[in-house]
Amino acid sequence: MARHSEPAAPQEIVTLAMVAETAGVSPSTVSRILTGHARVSDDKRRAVEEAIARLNYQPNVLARGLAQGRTLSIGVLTQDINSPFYGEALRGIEDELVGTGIVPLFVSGHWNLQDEIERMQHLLSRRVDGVIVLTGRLTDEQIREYARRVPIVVAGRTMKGHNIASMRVDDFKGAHRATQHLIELGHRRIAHIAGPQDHADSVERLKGYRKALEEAGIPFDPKLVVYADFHEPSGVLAINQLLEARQSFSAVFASNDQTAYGARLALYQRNIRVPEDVSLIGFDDLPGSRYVIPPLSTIHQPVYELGQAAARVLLKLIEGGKSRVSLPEPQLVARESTRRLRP
Amino acid sequence: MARHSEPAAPQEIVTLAMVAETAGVSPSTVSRILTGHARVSDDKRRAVEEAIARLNYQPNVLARGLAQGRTLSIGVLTQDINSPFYGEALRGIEDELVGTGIVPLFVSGHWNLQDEIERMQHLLSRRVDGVIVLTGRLTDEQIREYARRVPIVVAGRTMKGHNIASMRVDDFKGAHRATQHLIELGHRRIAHIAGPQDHADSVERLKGYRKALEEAGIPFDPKLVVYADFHEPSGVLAINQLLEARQSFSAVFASNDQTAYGARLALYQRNIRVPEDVSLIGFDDLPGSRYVIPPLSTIHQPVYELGQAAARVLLKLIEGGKSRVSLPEPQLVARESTRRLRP
DNA sequence: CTGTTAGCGCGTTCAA
DNA sequence: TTGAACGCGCTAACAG
Repeated sequence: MARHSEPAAPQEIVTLAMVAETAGVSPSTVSRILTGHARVSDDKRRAVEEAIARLNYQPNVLARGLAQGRTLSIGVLTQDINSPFYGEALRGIEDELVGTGIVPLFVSGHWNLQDEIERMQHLLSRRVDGVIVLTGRLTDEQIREYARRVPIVVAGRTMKGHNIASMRVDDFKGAHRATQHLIELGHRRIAHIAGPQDHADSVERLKGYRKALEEAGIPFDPKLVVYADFHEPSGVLAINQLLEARQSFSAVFASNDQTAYGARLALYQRNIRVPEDVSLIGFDDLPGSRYVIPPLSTIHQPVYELGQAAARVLLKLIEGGKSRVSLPEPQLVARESTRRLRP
Repeated sequence: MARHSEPAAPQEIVTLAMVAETAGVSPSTVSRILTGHARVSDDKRRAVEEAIARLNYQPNVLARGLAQGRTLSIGVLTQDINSPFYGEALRGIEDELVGTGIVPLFVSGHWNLQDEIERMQHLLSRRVDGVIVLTGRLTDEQIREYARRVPIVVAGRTMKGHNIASMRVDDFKGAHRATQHLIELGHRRIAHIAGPQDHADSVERLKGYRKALEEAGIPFDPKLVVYADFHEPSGVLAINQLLEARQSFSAVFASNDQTAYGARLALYQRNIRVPEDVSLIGFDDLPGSRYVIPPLSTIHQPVYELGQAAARVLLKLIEGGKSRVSLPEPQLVARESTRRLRP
């Protein structure tokens, strides 16, 4: 009889060694069964499995990682953990990873270079097995530098290199389609709320807008372009700017849905009806866009699929392989915020 | 001269031992400087710091964790990584953790008990130092069981226990205030789109609604209550249900903003104006609600602050301490979707 | 103040 | 097939 009674449920921390002991085998045997890296006799296997079940043993993923030189985790550098846009990508990544035993570490850069660098350092010091970078402000050079330490998949830009894969949606084509849609509806005075001028996506979208105008023989009027920052408040400002400059327009192409939401509000505040007085189209097709009043016409981006693809490609990269991805093209979703121009 | 030239940048994996060697000290000394757990002579410190800088050394957080018995990570069990509601809480958690060296592991339960259990197991096998549970379907018993292994902070329910802290916003009071607001505007036929009947939050909100009616001497009419699931599509359904049952009402209190968005759309589709024909109020004050047309009156919940508080309390719990939290009360935000009833 | 010695919990040699 | 021994990178206990 023990002199002191054991505490009811002391730490509840069961180690591989304890399993080995209660099963009456060596730790290596338990390990072999866990990893499946070698044959083990049936009786020992049974004994071990029973011990595992009885003790409710759960392998320590970190110790395993230390021994194997991997952490079974990947880093995801996003810009805002609560962004309705990137959120869809995060979902895609998460869903794709379920069942692989690999966990995503989400960190936010807040569109701030310094923050992004710190977060990357953090990820590296946790020895993530790979990293997914969702746009942001890191330079290609910096990405390449990080890629010497860890495989990287970058979304939102195009670059090649060892240990690097990239993927992006065709912003140019999407913007072209959006503008074309407005033109087909008879609009000629089409304003554009552009995104940040140093953001590759918005630059492409501006190009697509110009190209569509050009093809339709509509002269480009720089006064109809106003810059915003992809967030709602800047969409409000943009419309106000346009109106205060007394620009006349019958349609607005906002470079993303969030600025379109802002634009919608500004128009409402001025008693300008959508779509009766002004047609409005966005870009992204956020989940919320079908609940805008009126439901927002926009360009659907396959963001969820992009997240999935990024995860899939990264896993391949980690295993030392390569893989091709083809993302669906951006597609027009014509809802109720755009309509034919009344003569 | 070396016989073979070193590869340009082989693995780039620098260990503490390497730092110790190039600095000409023992590993323990390096460790001491890193952890700050003891005094070290200035010259050795300088040598080590120089070596760290020159080698660009980054400590392996996992190895450190293994040695210390902690992982410097916490788990966060949310329901959907892309939920506009919980997203704010995630931001709060993330921001509160910045600088502590502790990283949050976000996992999603999808309002599915089985998923939640699996995710919790996953977190435990990664030996997180603590867990924050954002509502969900785990029973109090299950939470208590997990708490034997790891400190837990639960948001959205009230429970006490060893290793457990809880915090929640006062749903009853918030719902009471929302209903009261409508009553003050002269409404008496007030419909309520309730949340899931097995969800504590929505039960409380329904109670608050009934209480406010009662206080105003308005008889409770069960026909004016219809159940939804906190998501947009169910808000659309709810309004349609109400209308098809030919219920007359001049105001709607939706149990959260997302169902209010759905309700708004359904009303729009039927040409029922907000707020001219029907007043509409939500609950949560999601960031998007100020961009609804018309801007949505709602009850502001301090979700970001809740996230911050949860993280703060958990850190205390991990250190073995306790702490009191007091969350701000839910507050009425009267915007433009509610107005005085015209006689 | 500092170096040496032991682990943390695993996987993986190497013999047997 | 199996066990013993070693190491992953780091911290902590123990001497000195």
